[in-house]
Parts: sequence; structure tokens; C-alpha cells
Amino acid sequence: MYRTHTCGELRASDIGKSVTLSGWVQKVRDLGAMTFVDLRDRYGITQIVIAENATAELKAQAERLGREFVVQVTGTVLERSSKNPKIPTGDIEIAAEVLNILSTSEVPPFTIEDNTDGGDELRMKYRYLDLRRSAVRKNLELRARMAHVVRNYLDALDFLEVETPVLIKSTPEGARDFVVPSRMNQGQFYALPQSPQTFKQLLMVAGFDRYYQIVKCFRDEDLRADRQPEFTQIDCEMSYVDQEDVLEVFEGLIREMFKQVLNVDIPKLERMTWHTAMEKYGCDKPDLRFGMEFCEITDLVQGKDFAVFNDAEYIGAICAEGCAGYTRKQLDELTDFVKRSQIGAKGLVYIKYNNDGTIKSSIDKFYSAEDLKAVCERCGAKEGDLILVMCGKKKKTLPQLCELRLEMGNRLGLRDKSVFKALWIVDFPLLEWDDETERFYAMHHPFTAPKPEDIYMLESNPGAVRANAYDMVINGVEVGGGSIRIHDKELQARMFRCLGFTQEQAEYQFGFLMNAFKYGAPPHGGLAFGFDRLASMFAQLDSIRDVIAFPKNNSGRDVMIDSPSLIADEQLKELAIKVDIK
RNA sequence: GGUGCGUUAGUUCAGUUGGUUAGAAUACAUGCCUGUCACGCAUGGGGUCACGGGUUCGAGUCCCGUACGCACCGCCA
Repeated sequence: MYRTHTCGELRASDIGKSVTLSGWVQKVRDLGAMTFVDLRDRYGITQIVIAENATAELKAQAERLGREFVVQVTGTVLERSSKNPKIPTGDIEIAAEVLNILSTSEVPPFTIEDNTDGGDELRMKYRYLDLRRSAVRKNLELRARMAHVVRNYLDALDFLEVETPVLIKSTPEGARDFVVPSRMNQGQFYALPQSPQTFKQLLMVAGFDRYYQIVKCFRDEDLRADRQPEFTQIDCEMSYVDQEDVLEVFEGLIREMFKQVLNVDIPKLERMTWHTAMEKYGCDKPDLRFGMEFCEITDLVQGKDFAVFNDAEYIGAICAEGCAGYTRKQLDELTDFVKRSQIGAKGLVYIKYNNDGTIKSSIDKFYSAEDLKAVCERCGAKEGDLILVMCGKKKKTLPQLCELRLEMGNRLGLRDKSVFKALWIVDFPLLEWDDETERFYAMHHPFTAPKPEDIYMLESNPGAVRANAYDMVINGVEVGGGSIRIHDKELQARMFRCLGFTQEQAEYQFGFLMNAFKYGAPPHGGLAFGFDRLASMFAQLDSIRDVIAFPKNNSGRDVMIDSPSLIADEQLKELAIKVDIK
């Protein structure tokens, strides 16, 4: 028997017991006559003591120990003469009688402690060592608890967990597919699923009524802190539901997760239309932990001598509370921020509503105090507030103002990670115009149902058609989204036509779905949550890498196993593939 | 495809205006130490300053390029 207890469970009540523990050597403290060893496993740390009166053999064994050796210790639980209140096992220690080295270790390349000295790159290369650190392990434990709550909640509501295939079919719409060559069908390729979308719809046609799956999905696109090429979705679909039913069930799921895992009560979710979100926050995933809503002032400031404003399609402002005292340097920083190439604004206008009631702005030359006062009033500014104004094409300015708002939120400490503000964004446009290819694309995906009352515009004014689609947004992060699907084959065919698919293309790519709809498809809808994003949010972390056991780096590489990698010529030959690298 | 920042000891970093033998902390090794728990004290080893080119009497330091890492833009239905 390797152990009678874990390294985290012995307490004062166990004093006197003879026990055997196994674990890793966290630290050896050799005080000369006596040696202390911190023994670590997943459950905690227990102190081992090799006392002065220990046998010479035992002392010799202890001398050999180094960091991360795996050892088995048998001994007696003693009360410590000096206790350590910082750890749960701090009242006791094990007086070693037998010390058995199960495995030696080289000196690890970084310290395996909460505050490790290792950088990200090194930790990823030795991820199996990084995962020994409690900070990283706790993230994965949190993730596992979340998955558990999801399964309990959905199982209780009769959702059936069904696995869908990973080797499927490539489609040109949407993200780039990862492809897998077929040996038995040379020249042909599988694709890895970007989501099990069509399969879950087919499960609805098959009468499964309620489906879910915690499932890996794949997208061959560039990575970010919150984007990995393989990621996990909580994928769900229900039959005989309208949008309201879906929102109700999955808002319940999220609230259950917050309650069970974090003991946080999330109030009923606000529902905001996509249009409102764009007008008030400049994006479809507003962070509602703070206000600072946009205020359009185009009508107030045009018609004076300021050409920049006169030429602008849209002029919008945000009010930063209590920032009238911003220095020239701070304002310059903000200007530089919005002029960065990633944001690309031309400039930034400020209006300081000073504490003494006076107004100072960068456009004093063009506007009277009354003009500017009117702007302040429109924005709801009080004395001591700072108004920041941006202008230009509306489609460009709204997102720029959005970035500025978030930056101000950061600067003012209004984006507390322990505060959670969740809402639904609803009434997304069905279609989105792409200037480059000069055609409409499905904003969500081609199976999303238009709102019945908007269907008449599908051909006449496609851009105005709203969809029965919804996203769940928490703290400015899109954590999930879905839609009511089209279940009528005629409407689905019409949708494909709107997207510029020929009948043949639609048939080739999605014929199986169209066929299925010929045989009685129930009305259905669903959604998918980004499980990694939810987990990183629950852990109050910025990167989903920290909640993934073996993540990939910025270039999509796994630096631990060193993949992707070249394959043997024989493998290529078998697949009838020639590699042509420029 | 693009922008920014970075690359110096096992590790995390400092390194001034271009100037002698490149430093600190930590880790590691050795010795001492009876209550440590970030143990303490002493001693020691440890460097292709990412790579290539250039400027210069002289480059870790300045310039150009490449590679790699991180963040972001594009991209991500």
C-alpha cells in the first residue's frame, strides 16, 4: 500500500496514528540535527520530520532527497511543538520511521510554488510540472466543478448527452476548417467541426427533443488570449421551443453555475436589443459593470466653424465622472490611445466641466460656453466630469468610442473581476453585408431563423431583417450565443438563395440537412456556451490558457509535445499528398 | 498579412552617454546550524548577452534583417 492518507487530510485528531504518505518533495529544510521535509500531493502539504534520534539509515536517506523526488514515508502523527497556522495540516507532522524513494528528480527548470519564478514559455514547455502548482491545479478543479454543475442541471431537465462525430465535412462559410486527409479516399478530406451545429439539428429531427454535449470544437484561425484553435463548448439544442423558452432555460443554467460554484447570485438577465447595444455601447458585447453610455451630440455641435464636426456623420460623447482634473499628459495619453493603429481614430476632443462650473475644452475656439454647456447637459455631466468626444463615420466611430469607454473603465477601476453583470443581446440582424466580397453573410450562421414579422423583407431589404438570435454577454465577454433555427425546407432554401448559394452549392454542402427537413422537422433552437471563457471568467483570469490543461501558444503550437510537426514521407505517400512549402 | 513590446546565469530581471574582468535576487552545490515552514549563516560553480549582418578604434548597448515569445488589429458564420 503506497499510502493510508493523502498529504492534505491529517489533523490534530489523528495524533498518535501510524500513517503512510506518498507525494512529491516540495522542500527540504536541513537544520543540522533535524530535517524537515514538506511532502506535497494534489490535496495539500504535510510536514515530515527526521528527528535527531532517527536512525543513521533514515538520516542518510533524507540527505539524498531533492526537490520533486517522489517518496513514501511511514511514521507517526505528532503534534508540532511550533505550529503553522498557514496550512490546514499545520498542527501536526509525521515523525518518519521509513523513508522510501520511489522516484528521483532532476532539479526542475522553475520552482513549483504558487509564486513560481518560471515565465509562461517555460511553464508551457514543462506543463506537467506547471500543473503540479496549486494555482494551476485549482483552475482545472474549478473547471471540473463547473462541468459537473452543467451536467446535473441539464440532466435534471431531461437533456440527453450525445456525442457527435469529430471527422466531418468542410464548409467554406465561417471560420477556416482544420482538415484531415483520408487515406481510404485519396484526395479527399474530413474537416474537424467548428461546432456540432448541423448534427444537433439532425438530433432534433431524430426526435431527441433535448440534447447537450460538452464538446471540443476547432477553428483554424489566429489565436488570442481568449481564443484557442481547439476549445470547448457547452452545446445545447431543444425542440418545440421559442426564443423565450431557450433564454429561460440557459439563463437558469448560468445562474445555477454562479450559485453552485462561486456562491454568487445573478439577478434575472436584462435583455438588450443589438441595436440599443450598438447605439449605447458601440459593440454587441457591452460591459455593464459601469455606465458611461454614449451620447450622440451631432445635432448640438454641427453648424459652427469646426469643420471636423461639420464633416462628420456621427459625433458621440462619453462622460467620465470626476475626471475634469485630468492633466494635459493624461489627455494626450488618451489621444494616443485612440490614434493607435488598432483603433485608428483621427483625434479626441475633450470638454472639462470644472468643479467651479467653468468649462475648458480643446474646441473653445469654435464654441461658446453656452454651446459646450448644452453638450454637458445632454451627456448628463456634473461639475468635475470630463466629456470625451469622437466623430466620423458612424460605423467606425461607434467601435472606437467603445474602446475608449473600456479604457476609461480600466483607468477608473470600474471593471472589477469579482463583479459579474450578465445580459442577453437579442434581435441581431440576420445578415451582414461584406464590402470586400459584395454579398451578405449570415451574421450567426445560415440556419438561423429570421423573425417571422421580418421575413417579408428577406429579398427586398435583407439588411433590415432581424433574427431570432441571441448572445449571452457577461462583463463585456460573449460567453454564449444561439438562435431559433429554420425548420422549414422552403425557408431554408430561401435563406441559402439570399446568401448567394446556388441550388447546387446548397445541395452539395448542406443537402443532408435539407433532406432531413423533408421528413418532419420540429421547430427547434438552442445555443452554445464557450466553456473555456466561462471558466476563465469564474477564475477571474484574462486568458483561457490558464483553464486549459495543455494549451497552445500564440502560434498554435504545443511547445511541450512540439506539434504540429512534419510527418514521414511514407505517411504522405499513403495519403497521396505532396508538400509544397515556398 | 499588420502594429507594439520583449529575448542577458537553471530561472526572474538590472545593465546609465557605446568604453576595463557583464551584475542582483533566486535556484543549485558544499560546509555549519535542535523547531524550521520564503529557515538562517558561510563558501562556490554557473554567461555563444537569441541569430545574422552593419556602423565604430571599440557594440549587451546604435542601425537593418531573421527567428522566437506575449498583447492587439485583420481574421474568428
